[in-house]
Amino acid sequence: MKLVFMGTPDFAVVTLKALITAGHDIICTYSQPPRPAGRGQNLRLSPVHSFAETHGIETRTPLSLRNEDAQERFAALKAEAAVVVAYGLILPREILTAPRLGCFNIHASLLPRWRGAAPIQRAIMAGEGESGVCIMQMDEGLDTGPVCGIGRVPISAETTAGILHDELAELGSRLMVETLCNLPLQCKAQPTDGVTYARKIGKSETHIDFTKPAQEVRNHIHGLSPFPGAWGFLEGARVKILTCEVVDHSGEAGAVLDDRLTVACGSQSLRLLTLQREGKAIMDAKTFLRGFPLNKNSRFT
RNA sequence: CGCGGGAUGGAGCAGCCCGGUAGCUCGUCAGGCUCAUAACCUGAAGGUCGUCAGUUCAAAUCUGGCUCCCGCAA
Repeated sequence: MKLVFMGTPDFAVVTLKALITAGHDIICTYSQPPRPAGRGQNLRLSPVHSFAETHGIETRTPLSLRNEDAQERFAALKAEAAVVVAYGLILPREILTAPRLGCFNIHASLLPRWRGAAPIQRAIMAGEGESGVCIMQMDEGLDTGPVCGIGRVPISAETTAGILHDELAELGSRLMVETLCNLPLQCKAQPTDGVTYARKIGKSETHIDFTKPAQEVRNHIHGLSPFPGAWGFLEGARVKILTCEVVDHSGEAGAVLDDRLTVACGSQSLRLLTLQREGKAIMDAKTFLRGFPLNKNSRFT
């Protein structure tokens, strides 16, 4: 099938790969323009952009699709359908209706929950037991289109955003390939109740509040792991916590209770399992402790 | 030139300011012991201190270049 692919981060690359493997003809990709990123502020191509480049696929990086010129250029591709995965631009009606079969989107949540920017993280941070992906026929709203495919994935006490991200990227790509094979098919309108929004993660919410119950703190930590990472100060050093588990001890919130990195929360405690000191590599608790002497009064703030 | 931290036996760190023959906590190997929810004891192997050059009688330690890693910020 002649497709246009629109996407930006690694999550989207997984689907782009799957579409190519499935034998589709990707005639063009759209992605966010190169931006200064990382250390040194070097201009960097988006993951989708650089993947497309190495596969000889044309990439366009318009700042907006609201102008006629961009819309005409899109329509001129005469794609049968467009696949949109975490692209980062709103698609106006003119774009949505240009391809014969329309535009299909993968959204990493069980719609209508967690519409918006950070569905994977928000589901974990909210302590939900299940997440998933939806394939939807796009309309003009924010993740409001009718759904034509759902995949479910459980969230356990060990699930981090990174793990869920990878699982959903994989599952979503398979569902999308499957959906395209069956076109045209019947899509179901989303329920009108149960709608929640996943606003994007701000850096101000990455600081850990140990006065909350251990389970909530754990959800917070896992929802932000490995990126951008939840953190606290310990002995004057900024320490990022990647994984942890709830254990049944108690103490003053933030206090390190023993020499195995058990930290008291508002209720119960967390045993920290994987962490990263500023400027250092990620390491497990045992390794971390070898070079990070604690004392009786050590506490997280 | 966005700001900053780092590179020391297999792992994590100390030593560097105040140059002078490498240390800690582990791991590994050998032996012993065993009540020990990350067991304990004894012994051993293992390092051109990231790389190149400079200063010096002498450099892990001082000076400059290079490579790689990471945190912040975007």
